[in-house]
Amino acid sequence: MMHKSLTAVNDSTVAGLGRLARFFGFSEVMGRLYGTLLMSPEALSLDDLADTLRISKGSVSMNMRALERWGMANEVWMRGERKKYYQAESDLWQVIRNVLDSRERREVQLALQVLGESVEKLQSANETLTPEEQELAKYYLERMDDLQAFFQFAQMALETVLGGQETLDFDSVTKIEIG
Amino acid sequence: MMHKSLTAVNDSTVAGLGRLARFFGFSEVMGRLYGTLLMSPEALSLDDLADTLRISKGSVSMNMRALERWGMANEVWMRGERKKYYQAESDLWQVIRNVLDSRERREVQLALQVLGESVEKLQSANETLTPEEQELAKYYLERMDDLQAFFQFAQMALETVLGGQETLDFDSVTKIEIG
DNA sequence: CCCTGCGTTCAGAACGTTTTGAATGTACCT
DNA sequence: AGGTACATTCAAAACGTTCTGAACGCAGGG
Repeated sequence: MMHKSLTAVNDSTVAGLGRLARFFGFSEVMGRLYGTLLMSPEALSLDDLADTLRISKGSVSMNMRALERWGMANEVWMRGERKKYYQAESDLWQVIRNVLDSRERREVQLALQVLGESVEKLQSANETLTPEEQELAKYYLERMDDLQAFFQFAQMALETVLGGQETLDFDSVTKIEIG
Repeated sequence: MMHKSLTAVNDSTVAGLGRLARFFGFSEVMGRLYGTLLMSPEALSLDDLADTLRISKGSVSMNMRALERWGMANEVWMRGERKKYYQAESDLWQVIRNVLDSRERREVQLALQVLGESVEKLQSANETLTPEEQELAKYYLERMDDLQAFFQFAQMALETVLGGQETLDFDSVTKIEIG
């Protein structure tokens, strides 16, 4: 049995990462698995994880594969062992980059593409519209502009975070410049 | 009946905002209601919305109140009308600020608070721990540090966006400085 | 070549969320 | 005050998601 304070810290971290995972659109179990691995100095097997979190082996298997795909956990080969062992990717910066790169980036690019197509559609249809429809088209174009500005902002923020230094850590981001 | 291109642009925008809403952890219906309002030059009544999106009036009522609470839509009083009319908050910057301010900010502050408490717990318990437990406590403190750096980064980014100019629009954010 | 120990899969169960529509509440008009 | 036209609420249903556990697959050892 472990000291009470260690258990408490472990539990609240696991719970907090579960919460954070939901917040980011992942399943809570993924977050808790990640938290459990992060708080373990040694790599853990699927059975260890199922045991610790009291969830089925099947769920652990599926969720760990998802964590692996997201670059949040890595398999560790233990010589002379048949079990699979996992450890958390403990470089949080790397985790963020993985997620932003494979998920948010796509989302933003898709949005910008659709918006661009909409603008084109409106412009090329303009001559075939009644005066009343032209009014509405003009209004639509304003909305498209607003949305484009928003997504371009998002894109810029993403590229800044993703495109930059490999070695960047959170402490080195000092300022977001407005001008 | 409206011109085909206008309908197409309207539909894809509404669908896209529904998608975006899910992405941000809201319900899809909220996003589609917002989109419908955003693409309408005139304010719309609950019945208009229920009719357009083919969802029940009850759902429209509840979701519109949520949109109102999030500052994404405003009620509009039409003289001589008993119906409630809504219009979208079309300043997207304002929408973002509302959401970040009332949701993400809380989340980050809660996380930082819990992390701070964990660090304190570990430090004050240190003398009562066995050497082996002290090893683990040291490991835990490293993880807490990592997480604190991450949330402090998030906090800084939020404060930059929220704390700044009232008049800020997306185009004016030119650069995120790393150094 | 069969056992054993593990991981994976998936149909069904459990669970949570969202929607509906009928009942209810409310404000305005006459 | 009664009637009307709306909004709101909420219990039940529909729906989607996640979990479980038994069945299966697979590899290594004897």
